[in-house]
Amino acid sequence: MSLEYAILGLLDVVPMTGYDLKTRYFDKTVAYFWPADKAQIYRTLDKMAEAGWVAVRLEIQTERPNRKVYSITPLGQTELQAWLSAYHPSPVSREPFLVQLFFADQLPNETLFRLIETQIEVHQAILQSYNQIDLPPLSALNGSRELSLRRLTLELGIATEQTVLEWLKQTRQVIEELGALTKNETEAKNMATSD
Amino acid sequence: MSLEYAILGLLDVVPMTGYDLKTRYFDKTVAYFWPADKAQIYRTLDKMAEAGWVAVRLEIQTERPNRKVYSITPLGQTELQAWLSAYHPSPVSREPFLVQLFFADQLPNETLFRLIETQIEVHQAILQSYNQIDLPPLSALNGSRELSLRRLTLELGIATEQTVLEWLKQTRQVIEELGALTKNETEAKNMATSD
DNA sequence: TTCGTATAGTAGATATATCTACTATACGCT
DNA sequence: AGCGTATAGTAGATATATCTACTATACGAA
Repeated sequence: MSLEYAILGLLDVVPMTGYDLKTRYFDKTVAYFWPADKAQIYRTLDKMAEAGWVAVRLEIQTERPNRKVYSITPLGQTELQAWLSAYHPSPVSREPFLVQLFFADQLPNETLFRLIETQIEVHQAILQSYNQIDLPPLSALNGSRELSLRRLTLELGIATEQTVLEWLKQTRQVIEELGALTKNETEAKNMATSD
Repeated sequence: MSLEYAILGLLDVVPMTGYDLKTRYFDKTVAYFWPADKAQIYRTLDKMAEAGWVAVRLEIQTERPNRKVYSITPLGQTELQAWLSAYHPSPVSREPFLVQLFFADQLPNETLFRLIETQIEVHQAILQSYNQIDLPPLSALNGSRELSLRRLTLELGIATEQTVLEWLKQTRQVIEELGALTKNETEAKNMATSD
């Protein structure tokens, strides 16, 4: 599971609580490539503490609820280093919209266009949220290796969303052109082409 | 769950067994956008039969094991139609390689290049497998709406893989350029730029 | 004759992720 | 006085997917 290693990577910079991990990182900086549920983060921390990858220190607070501060151990650092250096296969990404499109022949063009428009809006919003993330473009990083690597991960998100948007527009146009012909006209056209 | 609707979409064309669904479809034609495990297909069929979306007919065979042929019911067709017409959010796709890259600053360039090369090889193989799928390009479909829609789903897969490959090559180059400077040289360069 | 493969389906365990709903405390607003 | 929000963590249920390992039968190749 990559979540463990994302947590280790974050704790390697600075020790913190499950709450910090969730609110400051998994909901903010790393959200665009690895969102994580609260319950899952806490349970993963428990598991990693048991395995000795992280150490826990209970901090008694009077003004606020007590907190458990987690820090990476030498063993955790070894594990992180090993994981970062190895190949890990990508899980297949399953896209419901592709299932819809694949079986969409029974849908009228009107419905199809509505679905495509919604997809375009959704992906435009995602792209916009990526562009609002506070990570300067590569040209403005003055060669910082750390920031450049982080920016590069964002670049893939941006490029992928742009590709999807272009494809959605192409898809809309292809369907429009298909729909411009009635079934008989299509047959007539096919007769003519096969000459 | 989209798997149910992918199965309904397939059974809507022709009734068949779980074995057929797995070997002829989920391992072949729809594999590139929705692979599915054997056990999951059979269990989903059970659930759908209970819900009345599909009907089962036991076929006694003498030369081979008996088979259960599933067909879509009117209720199943209604459900399929409704699902195809509605918006369904995409699940977030979590990419381990992005986690690696995000935390890769502690890795030497050598290791990073090895990881990138492996990614390039993997994605080139995926792209090649997409190009070998027997679905003619849009220009050769003579306006068949059904085949065009199927081809369009494949087009997204191809476009996405091409985008990833381009990004991987850009990433490699950016890291190369960063690595060409030692830490001191980078600092010197930054001094000069800030003039 | 045994081994691999194709056919056809079943069962149990585990991994990963999500959702809901709790327990607590403190602070500020209405 | 009550409500919303931030802080901090816990617990149970459910959804989705994957892996392994079975039961059976038949056919052909080594």
